[in-house]
Amino acid sequence: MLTTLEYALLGLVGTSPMAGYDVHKLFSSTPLGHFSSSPGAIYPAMRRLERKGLLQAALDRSIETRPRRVYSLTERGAGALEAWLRQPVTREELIRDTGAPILRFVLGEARLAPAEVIAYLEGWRATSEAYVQELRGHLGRMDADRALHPRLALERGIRGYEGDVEWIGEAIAEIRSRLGRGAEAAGEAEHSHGEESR
Amino acid sequence: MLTTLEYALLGLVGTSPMAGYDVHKLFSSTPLGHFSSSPGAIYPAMRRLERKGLLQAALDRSIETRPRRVYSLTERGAGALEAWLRQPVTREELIRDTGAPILRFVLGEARLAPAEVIAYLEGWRATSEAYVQELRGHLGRMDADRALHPRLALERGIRGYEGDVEWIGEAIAEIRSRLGRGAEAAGEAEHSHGEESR
DNA sequence: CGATACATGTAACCGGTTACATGATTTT
DNA sequence: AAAATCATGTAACCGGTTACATGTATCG
Repeated sequence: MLTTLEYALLGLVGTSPMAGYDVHKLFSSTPLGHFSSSPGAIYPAMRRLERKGLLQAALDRSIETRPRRVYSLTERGAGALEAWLRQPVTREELIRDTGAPILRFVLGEARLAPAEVIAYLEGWRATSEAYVQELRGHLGRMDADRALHPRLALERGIRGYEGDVEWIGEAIAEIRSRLGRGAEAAGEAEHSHGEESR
Repeated sequence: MLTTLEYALLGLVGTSPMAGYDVHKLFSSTPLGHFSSSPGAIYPAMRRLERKGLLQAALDRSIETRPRRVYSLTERGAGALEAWLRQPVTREELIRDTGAPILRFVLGEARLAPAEVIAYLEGWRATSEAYVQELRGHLGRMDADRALHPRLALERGIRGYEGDVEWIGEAIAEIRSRLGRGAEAAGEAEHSHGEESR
C-alpha cells in the first residue's frame, strides 16, 4: 500500500504527465485534497514511485538550461492506481483518512466507468450511514445533562456524515443525468456501449 | 507547540487525572477526536509531556502487583493547555488539522468561561465563512462543463464548512440558553457572578 | 535591478504506525 | 483452562515538516 499522497501523485500524473513542480503548483493553487505543496514531500515521493516502477521520468530539455523531470504512469502504476480507486470506502477511512474517499472519487473520473463510480459512491454512502448509526448510538448512551460540549461535538460529527450521504445522492443523480446526455451524444458514433463494462 | 494528540492528553488528564490505559480506553471506546488508541502513540506522548514538566506522574499501588502511572496536570501544563484553548481557529487548521478546532471546543468546556467559548466559536465561524468564500471563488473559476468530479468534490467541501457555520450558530444558542438557566439556578447561592469572568 | 516565478533537490528532526514483549487479573 | 482485559512499555520503520541550498528566467 502507498500513502494517500502517493496515490494522489499517481492520479495526477495519470491524467497528464507532469513534473514535480506542476504538482506543487496544483497543490498550492487549488484545494485539491489539501496536500502539502512542500518540495520535501513531493519530490521524494515521486522518486519513491519511480523506484517502485509505478512512475517513469523523462528529462524535458526544451528549455536547455533548466531540465524538468516529467513523470508519466507506467503500466504497473496504472494498475496500482486503478486497484486503489476500486477500493470501497471503509469505516477507518471515514475516521482517520478522510481525504482518501474524496480523492478516489475525483481521480476515478478519468479511470473508472460511470457505473463503477456510482457503485463506489453507493458503497461510501452505505459506510457513512452505518457510521452515523454508530455515532447515534454513542449519542444515546451519553448522560443527558452533563457534558454539553461532547454532545454538541458528536452532533456536529453526525451532521457531517449525514451531509455526505445527501451529497452522494445528488452526485449520483448528476452523474446519471450526464450518462443519459452522454449516451445520446455518443450514441451514433459509439452505438451506446463501451462505457458500461470496463 | 505540541501535537494535537499531546493537547488532547493534557485536556483529558486536566479534567481528571488518569493513566495511559484510561486514555487508551477512552480513545478506543468513544469517538473522541478519533485519535489512535495504540500504546505506541499514547505512552511515549505522556512521557514527553512529563519530561517537559506539563504532566506529573504518581504511582498508584492500590493494586499491589500492577502499578499504574496516574498523570495529573502541572501548573505549567494547565497554562499550556489554556493558552492553546484560547487560540482562534485558523484557516490552516480548517484544512490540515481539522480535528483541532473541535477538540479545543470540547476541552474548553472545563477550562474556559462561557463568554470565551462563545468568542471562540464566533472566530471559528468567521474563519469558516471566509474559507467558504475562498472555495466559492475556486468554484466560479472552474470551467463549467469539463471536470465534473472536481466540481462535485468542491461543492462537498463547501457544504461541509457551511454545515459547520450552521452548527456553530446553534451551539452558541444552546450555550447561551444554558447560561441563562445556569444563572437562574445559581443566582441565590452565587449572586449570579463568578461565571462571567473566567 | 530586485522580486517573483521556475525547478529540483537534500538533510535533520520528529512523531505516529506497527509489531513485539511481558505479565497480572478477571471472566467464561 | 483459555480468553479477554488490565497495564505498560520498547524498537524499527517510515514519511511528512521545516529549513536550507542552488541556480535560471521572467517581469516590473
